[in-house]
Amino acid sequence: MKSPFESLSKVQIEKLYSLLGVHIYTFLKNEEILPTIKSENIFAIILEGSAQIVNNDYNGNEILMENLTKNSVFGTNISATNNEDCNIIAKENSKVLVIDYNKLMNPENLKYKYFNIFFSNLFDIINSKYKETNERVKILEKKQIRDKLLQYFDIEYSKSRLNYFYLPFSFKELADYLAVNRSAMFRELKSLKDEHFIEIHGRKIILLQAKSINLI
Amino acid sequence: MKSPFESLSKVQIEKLYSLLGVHIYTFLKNEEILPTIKSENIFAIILEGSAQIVNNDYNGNEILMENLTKNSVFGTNISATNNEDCNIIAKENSKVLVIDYNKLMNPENLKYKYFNIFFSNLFDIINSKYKETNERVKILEKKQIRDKLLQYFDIEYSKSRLNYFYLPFSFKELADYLAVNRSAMFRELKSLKDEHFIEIHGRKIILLQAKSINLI
DNA sequence: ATATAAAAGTTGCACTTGCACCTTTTTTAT
DNA sequence: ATAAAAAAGGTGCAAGTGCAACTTTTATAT
Repeated sequence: MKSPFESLSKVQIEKLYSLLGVHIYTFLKNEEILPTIKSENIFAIILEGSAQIVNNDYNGNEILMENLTKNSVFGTNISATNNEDCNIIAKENSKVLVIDYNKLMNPENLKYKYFNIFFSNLFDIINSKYKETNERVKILEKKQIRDKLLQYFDIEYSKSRLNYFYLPFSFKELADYLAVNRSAMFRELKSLKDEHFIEIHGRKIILLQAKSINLI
Repeated sequence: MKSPFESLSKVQIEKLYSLLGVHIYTFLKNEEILPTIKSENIFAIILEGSAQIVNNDYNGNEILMENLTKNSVFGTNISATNNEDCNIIAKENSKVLVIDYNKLMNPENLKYKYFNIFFSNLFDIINSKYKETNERVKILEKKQIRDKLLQYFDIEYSKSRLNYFYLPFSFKELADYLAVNRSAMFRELKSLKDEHFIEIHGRKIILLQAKSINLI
């Protein structure tokens, strides 16, 4: 993940902080972040540590929405933070920078070179987050688990053009990512194995028909 | 939809065009846009007219991914354009402005006030697109049609705080938006009506239990 | 080293949903 | 004004999926 402060000197970062009137909060592992920082319209950056955006289901299930690591950005407009039943939990001791969105969008800022550099970095970061979200939408739009899996494989394949890739998370989390039931997903993975579409070795997934998969 | 050229004079827009080396293409109604503009990494704006991003399913179904109207932005990173089987069709005679993404991100641009204004507008537009996409993800993550509908109603309710709203599209398109089968959706709408959760009068949907819906 | 918890993997069953195929109503075009 | 097309609305049925309830394997903690 690119840093929002790329190409900025320490001095420029200090100036930026004061221009935007930022607040920096620290959180202990497992502490809730939102109650402290929540206001009308905010934009935040994880300076140190990591956190997770989780959604509390009406069944009491906690659904992982997004993993936030160092330099991740989140906020009212971006990411899944805009809902009542969302929660953000620090996964380690963390430091979070919070900016008022209106201050971020103040046209006066554009006078300052350091702001424009920062803003350009944010643009790039949000664009790539948006791209990832659109990938996920393409998967979630598929009605059947098999099609979701194949769409996911297709996206991974198109990134590397290799006939294998490594899951960046557990199978349980893959099921959450695809928004399907875990055991139903395994059932489908099993038939894809049986039909020699894929091989699974731990988190390594080999696409045996890579070229034909992206017909789907 | 905010204009990407807000707060810019005609002269500034001209300067911007030449700084970014933009191309402007015109398309007739029902013409395909992508073949003309497609390159490694682009960023585009609908200057006049309107278009639709559609995805060609392996069954031959055309799935509407996104409606683009005047001032809409789309491109390789944003929106659903980054896939092979995507297509963009002009719905009227249209004019499209195309920028090379690398030129857009050239740090030299930050010297020019008019660029920074333009860039700030883009930031805001993309942020709100991203917000919309995240709303949709929240819906698509729900496993059951009923929960998708209730999540959708909840989002609409939280926007206006009124116990009614008007569908911005047809029921057929609502089914596509929720990524569910149209008749299965109707079946679920019917039981929501029977259980006095909602009333439907054309495109007006009345939420009879608005406060309790967002428990879901 | 052992206990504990989490993830991986599997299966039966009931419920949900997609799909195909209708009818009726509304919209659009000529 | 009329025809044609699209949208709204509905239903039976088969296939797919969520869910619960397991076992086995792997990871984590003490």
